[in-house]
Amino acid sequence: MTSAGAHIKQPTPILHIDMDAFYASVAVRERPELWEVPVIVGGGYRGVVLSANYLAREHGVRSGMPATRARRMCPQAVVVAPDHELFGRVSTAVVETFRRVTPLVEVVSLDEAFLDVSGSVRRLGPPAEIAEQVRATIHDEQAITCSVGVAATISVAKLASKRAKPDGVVVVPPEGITTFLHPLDVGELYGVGEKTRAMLHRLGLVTVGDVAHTPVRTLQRAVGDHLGRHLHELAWGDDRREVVAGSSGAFGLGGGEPDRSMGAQETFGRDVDDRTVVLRELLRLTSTVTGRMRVAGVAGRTVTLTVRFADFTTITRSRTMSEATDVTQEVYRTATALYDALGLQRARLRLVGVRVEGLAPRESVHHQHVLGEREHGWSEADRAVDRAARRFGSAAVRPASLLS
DNA sequence: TCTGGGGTCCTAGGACCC
DNA sequence: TCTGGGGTCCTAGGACCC
Repeated sequence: MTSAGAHIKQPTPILHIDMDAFYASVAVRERPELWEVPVIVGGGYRGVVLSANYLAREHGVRSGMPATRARRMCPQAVVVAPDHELFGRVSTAVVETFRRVTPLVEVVSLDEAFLDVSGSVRRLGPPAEIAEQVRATIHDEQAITCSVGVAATISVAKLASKRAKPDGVVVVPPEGITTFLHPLDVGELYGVGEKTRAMLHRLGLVTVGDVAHTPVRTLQRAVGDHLGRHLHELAWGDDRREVVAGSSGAFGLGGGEPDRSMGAQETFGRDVDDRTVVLRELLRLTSTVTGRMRVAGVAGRTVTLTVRFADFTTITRSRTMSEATDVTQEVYRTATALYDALGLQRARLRLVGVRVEGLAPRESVHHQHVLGEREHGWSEADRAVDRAARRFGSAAVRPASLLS
């Protein structure tokens, strides 16, 4: 920095990079005959759309939409099953490209990352040029496109990348932040979903500018203390969060915070009212979860059971144990007790789920339960199963009730 | 054939403790 | 005595994000 500018605080240049229709783009790349057809990824039986290319979006198809509805909207679309392994490989390669720009890469999900490029400007040029370089590299190496938002804060960079879609760059200079933000719909703000947007609209707060010019107390009464304050700050572009190298999502890409909970849930192909079937599913889900816990070297104290009924109403029941555990049988026993305490008769269930919370490194917690010393050797059994699964694959070893 | 699966965080009430 | 005031933990639900 020159001496003349030394007293001027340079805004930290942050890039938000978002792959365009990631899953759909990768799917089309693998099957060039789909290049000019509407494509939907996901959408199996009782499923939702994971991703849709822009041709499908022209018909109103959106990710998260029930697959049935998407197919009605766009019957000519080709539906492709997701290949998560492939998506993972492409994502890893893309992140590698980012890391050649700067080590300060915060991976949000498979298709999204923040880059703090303040240390790269001298080497690579202004942020807008870096954005174009990254886009060209991704396109050359992966044959898919991405969009980039450039701004001084994380939240504005994210909104800018959305504005840049598809296949573009939008730079929001510091002096242009409120001009950029205030015309946007409140629903664009991070943390404002369908419900909060409707609530704010009912109050006559339609744009980000409206929120910016509303007293914090009023916002807090409407949406709660925390969110009210947060939204007021975001509406003025006030966001002090920094880019943290590593993963802020649950993708195990390293460097980020450890998981606070691990869980698994499953929607049945058809609604189920048979206790035996429900318990068998709970055992399967539990062994998946505890297996992942043991791989991660964590144990947890609180078990939460989720039950979704045929009418989509969903309840949770949880129990906190005196000691943390990673033992399949202990988590399963707790989940079963929670299920039986519901006293369901012939209720038809659409989904069940198991989650373990309060995770801590296994070495840091009390030992009896974790090591299963006073129990029935279940912990040893788990570890034997883990070893066998590593050698022969997870299909090779499973509880007897899960056979067939 | 309406509505997946992986998470995080907040709120609010009650219990309990000091 | 006539009703404090936190702080923490637990539980249930809900909103949100990717």
